Amino acid sequence: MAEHNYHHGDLRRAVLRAAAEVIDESGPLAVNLRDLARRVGVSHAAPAHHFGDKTGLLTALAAEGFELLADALGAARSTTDIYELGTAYVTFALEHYAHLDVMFQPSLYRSDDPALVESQARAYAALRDAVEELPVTRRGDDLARAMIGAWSLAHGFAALWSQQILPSELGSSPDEAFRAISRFIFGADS
Amino acid sequence: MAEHNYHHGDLRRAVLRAAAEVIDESGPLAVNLRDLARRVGVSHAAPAHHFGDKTGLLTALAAEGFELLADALGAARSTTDIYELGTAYVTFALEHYAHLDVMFQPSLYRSDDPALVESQARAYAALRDAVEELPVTRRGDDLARAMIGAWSLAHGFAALWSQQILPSELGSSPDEAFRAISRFIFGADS
DNA sequence: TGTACATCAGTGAACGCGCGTTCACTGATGTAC
DNA sequence: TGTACATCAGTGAACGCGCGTTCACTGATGTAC
Repeated sequence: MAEHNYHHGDLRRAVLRAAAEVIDESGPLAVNLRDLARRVGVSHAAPAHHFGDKTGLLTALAAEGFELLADALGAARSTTDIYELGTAYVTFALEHYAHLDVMFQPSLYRSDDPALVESQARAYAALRDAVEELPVTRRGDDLARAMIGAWSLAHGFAALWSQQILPSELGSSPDEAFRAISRFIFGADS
Repeated sequence: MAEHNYHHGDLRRAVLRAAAEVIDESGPLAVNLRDLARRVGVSHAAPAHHFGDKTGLLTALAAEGFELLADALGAARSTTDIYELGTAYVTFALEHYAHLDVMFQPSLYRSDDPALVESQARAYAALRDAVEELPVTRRGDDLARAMIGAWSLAHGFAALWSQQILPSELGSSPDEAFRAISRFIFGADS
């Protein structure tokens, strides 16, 4: 087991992971290239080799986030109701809160980056596909309201949960807690 | 009209307002004493005179936030249903998003500050009072679920709205848009 | 299988910058008599 | 109403620090023959 190679081997992924950790703790503005290099055990100038500059790093993180969201939505396809889609979103948001944080702040990254544009398109396509497979009864004007409601509920729940300000009686599984609340609120139609 | 007095007159409030503006745009970590002094038109060392240090400023902002929340909840008392309480929260969250942001990140301020502790207590008391005045039918186990659901919905809606990522068809009034969605989701029982 | 060389990944010193904080100061305001 | 003085609010120079970025470099890896 080679402890300290001159070449890290997978520095790009290691730096992205470290950045996500920092963002989980303190938000995107706390990200700092020298600190990331320190965490990964590499000289402070090494990350620049992979990302160019700080904005390049955040752009890569956002792109990765859209990929992950596309995957999560893809896996939730042909679900029977809209709040199952919400649950998938909560799962994604809690698992990749740092990515979501960056994705929602375009001022942090380069929105015209080719890789980013492509993964963004994948995520939107996945969302459209998932919505189109919802039961027909949910369509129409109400669909828009239900979508935004489900999104708000999921987004808010994920935010409150990840900030650990919800009562501890909810248990340790955010998915289950969210499903229960969501079922209760949307009415027991399944 | 005295343009540039040696004494600002209301520097404390002016700095707090400037800080809220910065947080609205870029979050609490973007707050920077020298920048605030510049925005307010005062020498860079002046704010320290009122807040001691940077943490002192954020502590003052959090305390102000809890005061504002207490007022908002107090005004929503004896409302007929739980989602009107949610609407009050959305209004508060959108009007004072910066305060809320800081309030939810205790690592940013001194949680044992006397003024902060007191305003926090006021806010909690106001919430308890408002909940106790809800119709009795809503009580019991369901109340907890409904509370967390309403809170999540309100919090998520405020977050998505303030980040301007909701479709523009919702109009320009967040309160009305939220009331419509909330009514739709919670069922038309009023 | 061995050798020469190009390419790639990471190093470490250096730079300029903006920040938070401190400190002796000075101008303005309030108060006692 | 005027004067002396204490107190308060804001100034500006100075400091040390950590940051992002650059750059010539060096060690490691891959490839052509």
